Amino acid sequence: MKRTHTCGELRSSDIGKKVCMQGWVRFSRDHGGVEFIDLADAYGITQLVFDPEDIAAGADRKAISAALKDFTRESAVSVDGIVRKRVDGTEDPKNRTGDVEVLITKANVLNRSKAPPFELGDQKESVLPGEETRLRYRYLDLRRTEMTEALRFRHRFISAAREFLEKNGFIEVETPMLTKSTPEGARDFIVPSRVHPGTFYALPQSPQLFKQMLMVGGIDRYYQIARCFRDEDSRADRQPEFTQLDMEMSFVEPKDIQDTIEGLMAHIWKKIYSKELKTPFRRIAFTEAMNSYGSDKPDLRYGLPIIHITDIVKDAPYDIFQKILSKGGIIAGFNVKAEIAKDKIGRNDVDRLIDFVKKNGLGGMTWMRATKDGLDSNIVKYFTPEILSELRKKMDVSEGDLLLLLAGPVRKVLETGGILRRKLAEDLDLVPPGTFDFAWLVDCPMFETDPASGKKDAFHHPFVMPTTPLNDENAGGASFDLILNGNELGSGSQRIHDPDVQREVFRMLGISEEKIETDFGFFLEALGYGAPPHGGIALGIDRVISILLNKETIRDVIAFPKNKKAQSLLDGSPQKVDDARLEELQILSVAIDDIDIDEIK
RNA sequence: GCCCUGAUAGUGUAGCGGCCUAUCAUGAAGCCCUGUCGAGGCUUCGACUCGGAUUCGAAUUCCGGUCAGGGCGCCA
Repeated sequence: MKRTHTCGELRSSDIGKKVCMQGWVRFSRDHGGVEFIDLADAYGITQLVFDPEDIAAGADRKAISAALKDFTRESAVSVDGIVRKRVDGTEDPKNRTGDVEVLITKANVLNRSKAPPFELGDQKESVLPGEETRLRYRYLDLRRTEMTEALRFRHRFISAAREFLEKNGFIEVETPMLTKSTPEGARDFIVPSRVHPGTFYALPQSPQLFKQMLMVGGIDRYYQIARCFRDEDSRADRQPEFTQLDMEMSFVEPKDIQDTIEGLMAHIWKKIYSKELKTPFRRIAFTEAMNSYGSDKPDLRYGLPIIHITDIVKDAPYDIFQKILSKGGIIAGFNVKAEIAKDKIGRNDVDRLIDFVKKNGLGGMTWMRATKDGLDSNIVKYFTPEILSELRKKMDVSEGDLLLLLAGPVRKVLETGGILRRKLAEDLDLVPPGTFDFAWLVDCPMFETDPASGKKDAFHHPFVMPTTPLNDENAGGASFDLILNGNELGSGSQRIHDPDVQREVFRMLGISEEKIETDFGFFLEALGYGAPPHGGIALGIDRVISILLNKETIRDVIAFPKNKKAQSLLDGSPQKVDDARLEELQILSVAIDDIDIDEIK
């Protein structure tokens, strides 16, 4: 018989029906006579009953009994039976199907399971096996409700996104996976060509150039659920392959792209949470984000801004401050208000915070406590009453507050401040659970300069339309990041559509004329055929989903992720390939430690 | 490349240099049990990541490796 119902389906209204149920044996309880089996599938759990003294007409007691012997945990089984009401008082209110049970009339094992390496079901956090085991047996891990639900949620998110985009005239176009390697940016995964030995494709880091050329091609509005590849080290929120919701639009300006994303998110919100999402999202300028929160992706769910006090204390004869100020440094800090600090920061905790700050690269941290007599600290003696009074005003000090002051080079103070802010928020439980705070990071610079080498790099990427003359010291770029709860979900921008401007940006990045030609010549040529003003954005799907589901890592929302070392514990990749295959590709694999490269050359 | 944390039965864990023939739970195997619901009871099975060092004695301390995770660098 074919499956008639899933394991999440049966209700009281089905009582009396003859059904066929198929699924996995999750738990079974044999009472020495009557036996209960929790049959599980992606949709829920239904209780099956075998009662040797209550056999339905036409059922073969011995045959059922024999079949149940092979109903080992996680075996795939098929059962015919009759839906009936549970004995009064034995209903299971925790289960949607808990009012009914299925009396078995016929049972057979579809595929017997070996003893699973770990317990499935809705286990508490404490009995979850280590991730290594979960990844090794991912197919079993996926049977867990938590994983099943994560993947279903992910699907609903993407499905709602598609619905919105299609309604708004976007069409999905697939861009190639075998593309050209570009020297800029992340390391590429490279793929050898058999037909052209010695040459290589690269897997795309993003469909950037192709989607822009789609705009030149008149596609007007494109989207793609695009797999992207970057051969860089993993993090909790970074995998070597990941998925982006990639979009591009023609004849638009930045506001149009942002409006579209806000509409998209609002639509998804309505679909999956049945809630209105507040739009437009707030805008925060890059410099404001850095100055006030020490981050280009500030978590705005709580306050605790960095307060700048350089101007107030600049004349205080405190050696350390003076030394730092003379080198162009700044002084800034936090007021940890008594209300939020409660009693959680004692003297020892302050010392720990100082160590924390030192470990993050600043010389130290000064602190003051506000008492009813004023500010108490070993450095107040350097400050005049006027300075202290201004300080109290600027930092909004009231009794019991704790002031933490950082001094050092601008960039370092802001960065460390941002890190310290996050730590304080965590330590003091400032992050409200279950809130989602979107924001746009806007007014970004066009370039950033590596302080070590002095080399100019694209802040976002080299295809961003400049908003000021390029030779401007602080040239701006029309790029914007979507931020959610302190995470960057994606970056978008107005693109350069003028090949001359594009060429100039490449030059500013120090790419030689020759390189520009070989790496981007085809693209510049494309822009030269009436490329429309266009722009777009790409959202990291894995990241959004993991944030919405409150997961620690994006691995928990990816069906088959790689581990930290970019290996798949499930299939054992990456692996060596046969010499014959390499020979065909004219590739020779040698351990670099064993040879003298120069000698070979 | 660097820093930090960890590694004990299939799984999750406890473990003060000698009370370790290593705890508990779960699991597996067997037995008992007719209304349970990660059922219960009894019995059995099953482990100190590897190599060195210190020590009379190391799961425990130290050094090194391996593996796993978090982070820095990297990720235009």
